[in-house]
Amino acid sequence: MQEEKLHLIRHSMAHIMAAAVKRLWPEAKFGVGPVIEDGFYYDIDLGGVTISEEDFPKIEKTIRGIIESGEDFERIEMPIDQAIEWAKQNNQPYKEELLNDLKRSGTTAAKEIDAEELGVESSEESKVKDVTFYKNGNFTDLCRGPHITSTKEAGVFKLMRVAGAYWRGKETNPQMQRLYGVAFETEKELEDYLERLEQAKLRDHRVVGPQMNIYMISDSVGSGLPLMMPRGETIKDLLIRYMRQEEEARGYHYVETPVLAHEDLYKRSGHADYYSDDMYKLKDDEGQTFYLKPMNCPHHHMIFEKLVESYRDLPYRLAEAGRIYRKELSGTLTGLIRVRGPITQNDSHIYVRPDQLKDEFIKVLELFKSVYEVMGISDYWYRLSLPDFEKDKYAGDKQVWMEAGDSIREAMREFGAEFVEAEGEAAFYGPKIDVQTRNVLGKEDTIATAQVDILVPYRMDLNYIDESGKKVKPLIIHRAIIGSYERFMGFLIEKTGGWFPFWVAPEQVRILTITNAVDDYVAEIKQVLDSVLLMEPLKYNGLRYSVDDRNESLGKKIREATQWKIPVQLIVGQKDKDAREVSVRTQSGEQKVKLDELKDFLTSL
RNA sequence: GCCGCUGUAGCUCAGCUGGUAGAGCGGCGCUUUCGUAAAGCGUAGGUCUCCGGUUCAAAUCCGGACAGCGGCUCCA
Repeated sequence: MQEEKLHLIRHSMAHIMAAAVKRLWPEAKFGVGPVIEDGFYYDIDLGGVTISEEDFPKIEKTIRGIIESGEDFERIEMPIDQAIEWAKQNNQPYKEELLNDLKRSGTTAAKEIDAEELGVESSEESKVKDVTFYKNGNFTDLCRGPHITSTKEAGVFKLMRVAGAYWRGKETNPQMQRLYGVAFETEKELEDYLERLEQAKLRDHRVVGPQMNIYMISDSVGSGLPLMMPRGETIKDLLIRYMRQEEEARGYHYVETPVLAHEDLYKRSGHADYYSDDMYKLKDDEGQTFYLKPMNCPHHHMIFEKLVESYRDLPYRLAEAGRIYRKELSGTLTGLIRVRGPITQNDSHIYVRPDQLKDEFIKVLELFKSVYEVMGISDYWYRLSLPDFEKDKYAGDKQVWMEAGDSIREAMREFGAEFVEAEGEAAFYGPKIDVQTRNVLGKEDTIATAQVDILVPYRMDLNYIDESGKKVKPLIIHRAIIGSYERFMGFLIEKTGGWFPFWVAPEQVRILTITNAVDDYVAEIKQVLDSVLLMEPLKYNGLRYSVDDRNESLGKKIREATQWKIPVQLIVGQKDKDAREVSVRTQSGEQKVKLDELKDFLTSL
């Protein structure tokens, strides 16, 4: 109930904002103005005039005026042809286009329009005859509604930003200005929201990462090409080793494939045709063309082809911390989350017989679960993406698709995974599941994916010999548990605010001395630290520590160690030396630990 | 890539309507050997992102390049 009201407020706010813009710039042409998470936006074309944030106070003032004057929202129904006439007369070409879409296909959703353009038939009965308009004051807008009854009820709002957005998301369409706002029922909710934004900013991996010397971006190297600094490389290496340990224990075979491959490979896999815009192309002096690999799949398939012959060899699991490069648009690059490379994937391809799919999929889910437990990720769920055979075209045999989808669904049920099904979201080569979580801002994010590839064995002619001596095609499970290591590090930074779990902290322990009269005692402590061998979760792992024996105050040493987010600080002064103990400082508090017990204490962390 | 905004010392930022730069923190040096988030004093750092233009004069105005940030179908 609560939420519905908020939805009405936000939707109405979009109209009120549009009305304000229309008042200030009467020539404004409007696109769409939907409700989004936390607020609303409206796409506006001012024909060359640009709105900037400097205009916000003016617009906000006008909006407040409209809210205070309490205009009623009036619902108007009219036949669609009359509506189209209205759009023409009022010089609203975008609305006219939307209305024409409605008339033709019963929807304005671009995705479905595209489907229609691809030749998929829309059902007759969904076409629209009458449409509704909503009018407040002298502003009238095409709208499904419903709305609040009066602009007076429109809560509190704030304009957030203005950005460029292509009409209906297509690069070939004119670019409009998208005005974003947030709206809430109460002042307090708005303040809380803005406070959350501030908090998220403090955890932003693009700020925290470079600050903690985890990674850096250098203009000379290029954007989207992060450099892992020693601390970052430590983390990444630990994550890679941990994943390898877990995977090898489950029968995965690790391989390494080159970052460069001859174009023939991608011609065979089909990437050269469908993916060439996203690949870096290189020509050598002998006239050969190579690509930087944008994915490890075809490379692994080559190894499969060489090593696997019989059904007895299946399932066969290949894994690699494979480094890939992708030609991302410059405007989309962000920190470690979206890069051109290296993207080090926790990548694996599992070749199975159809009858093994379900069991193998359960094993994948078990691995997901155990890894996320260790990583401290508990708030996640699965999304199962299946094809919608009515609407879209899918490659290959429909029967195989159905069976693969059923196997996955059964695996999910048997495993007891919480999941939602999304029809029509499947990749063109097979059904998939995504692991979803929420980021700092509460927005949904995909952290991992497991896909079944039905198509590639056909395209690349990958086979095995079955019981009856026949050549048949395997199914391939393609899964990446923590996406890319870089991306996952960005995620981990934002989730923990830089306070990594003990085992991945680049510097786990720092000894802080109070006076240099304890130097000999520090040497003893170091011996203890050197003898510590951690077994969980990564086995046979030594302790990473340093000593701060600079001539500085204890307060300053603590402050710095805390800013570096070092989980365990060992404070050593004359008193500790005399008592043969150390003062341990962690995020949870302080305690004294005897030197004799220090090893056990650290091992248990 | 496209649209908008931003670009001043290692970092965070100040510098009004043009008169060739400033603070705090950090760094370095000296003094201080100290008990749980910043000891004291001193000192060095900047072709104001880059290239071009306007002007007697540009960090400031104009154009371009580069980089960063916010976006670019949550959909009447």
